[in-house]
Amino acid sequence: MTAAEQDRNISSSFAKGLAVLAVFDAETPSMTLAEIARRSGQDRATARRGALTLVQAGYLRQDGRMLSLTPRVLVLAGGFLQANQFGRRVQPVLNRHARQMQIEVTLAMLDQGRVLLLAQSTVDHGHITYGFTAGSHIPLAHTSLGRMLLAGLPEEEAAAVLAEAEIPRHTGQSLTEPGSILERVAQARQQGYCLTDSEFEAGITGYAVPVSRPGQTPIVAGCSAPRGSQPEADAERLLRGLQLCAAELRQAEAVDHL
Amino acid sequence: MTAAEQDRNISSSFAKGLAVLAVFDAETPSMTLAEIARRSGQDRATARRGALTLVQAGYLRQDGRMLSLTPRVLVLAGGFLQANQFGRRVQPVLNRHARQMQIEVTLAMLDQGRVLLLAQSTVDHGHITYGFTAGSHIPLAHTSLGRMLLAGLPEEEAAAVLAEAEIPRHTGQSLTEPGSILERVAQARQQGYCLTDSEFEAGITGYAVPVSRPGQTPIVAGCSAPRGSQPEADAERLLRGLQLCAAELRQAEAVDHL
DNA sequence: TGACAGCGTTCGCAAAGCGAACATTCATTC
DNA sequence: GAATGAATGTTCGCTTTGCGAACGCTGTCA
Repeated sequence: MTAAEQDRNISSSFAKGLAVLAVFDAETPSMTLAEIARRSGQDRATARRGALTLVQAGYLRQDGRMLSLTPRVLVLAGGFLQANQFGRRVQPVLNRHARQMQIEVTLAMLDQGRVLLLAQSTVDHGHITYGFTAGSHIPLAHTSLGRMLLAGLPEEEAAAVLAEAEIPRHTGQSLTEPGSILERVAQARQQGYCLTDSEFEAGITGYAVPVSRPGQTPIVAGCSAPRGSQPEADAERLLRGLQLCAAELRQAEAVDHL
Repeated sequence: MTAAEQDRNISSSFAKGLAVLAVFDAETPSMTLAEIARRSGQDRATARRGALTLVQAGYLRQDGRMLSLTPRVLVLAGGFLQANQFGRRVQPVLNRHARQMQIEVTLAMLDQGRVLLLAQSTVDHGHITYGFTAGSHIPLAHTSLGRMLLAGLPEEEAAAVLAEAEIPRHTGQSLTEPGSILERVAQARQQGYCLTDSEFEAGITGYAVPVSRPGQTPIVAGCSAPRGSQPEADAERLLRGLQLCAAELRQAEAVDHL
């Protein structure tokens, strides 16, 4: 028996297996057993059992020594999306406002020190998309979505989350001091919206507004676009559009139980 | 030791835990422990360990005695979607064609005797949507998507899959005999598209065409609309649109590795 | 060709988790 | 509101599972 007492209510094998499933992300679409083991911080044999179990359950596919996710993982997300009526209550609202604003609109929340994209509108002839989808993670510190989410937390909590998060430098204009980032967060909290310029991708401005009500788990909506010739007019138009979208989502109680 | 030899490479605890995660679907957004146990066919104590582990890992939330999925499950799907570049290579194509056709377009594949929706275009002023999303399951036997998917399999295999699947009667016009359904499947295989009328929902016609190449795992694209005044003209227009969409997806090799 | 490094796989033993049995809560009936 | 019963949540001793050191295999460099 080790000093760290193990909770008898928790299945450690299951937790380790879940960790295997979670190591597959955008950067590493397929991996060897050894790589999975390294990424998940587990023994190779342990990772192997987890992976083989996932293969048997149909969530992983094995091509030679490479393992990759199968479409069946979508079923897990599908349960959540259907339970919360995303198809009916969230997606149509995002799409309609995106159409009116002629820009892609994203709904997001916090997850493990990063921004988790919950849903994304689609617009057919908009500017280039990043290729992010629901379930994608984006950085917290240098995006308008991330800062607006932090603004939805009490100040100390926001500072704590930011302290845990990575703050890589994406562009020359990325703020790197937690202090100055928190200033911007405070500003966003006060004015009820957040703007960022060129901190994640050069020349791109990000816009975000809160969707959740004060005190709830923060949820935000946002969009991003290349800086145009009339930044102030663009900002006013887009923020107004986002506010309308957020208000409608609130009224539909579309995101109250997240 | 029981007669049934257990594979030492498979972690049964992990498999059981996964089963717990998978019981959450559209019909039952939140459940008690006992209900989870019943649904997953496990002992209550076993289901409890699985559920508590999922709570600790952040995939389930516990409100009193009710358990429900958290948005974090989206991360699992996000790994798959990003790995396969859905945001870049699939979704834009679907959206563009949906816009041109003025109708919602869906991409689907087979999963466990049902149709698994992989992606769905969005159209802002279309007719009422069912509220299905990526990760949703729809019936196999009475949808054009399902029949076109069966048509992508060798005949005996299609018959085997259909034999395992449930064939509930959705409308008065639902075919109930596996034999007559397989006839329609054969027809779809021959003509390269599938039409269904009022078998899933009264008054609604479904359209589907194959996307995958022969021999690959079947993938199909489809759409559905209320029957209009000129069914033949509608069918021609929509099938042509779907064919174009499918051709473009094939050319982009967007779905070759599923 | 030998040495090495990285990978997948095996097997004895410790510990993890199964489930019968025990609490506890909730719903009904008198 | 006490008594009954059913359904749910939790504990703990016994067995089984799965941990990881050790092994063998495969490709790579000198």
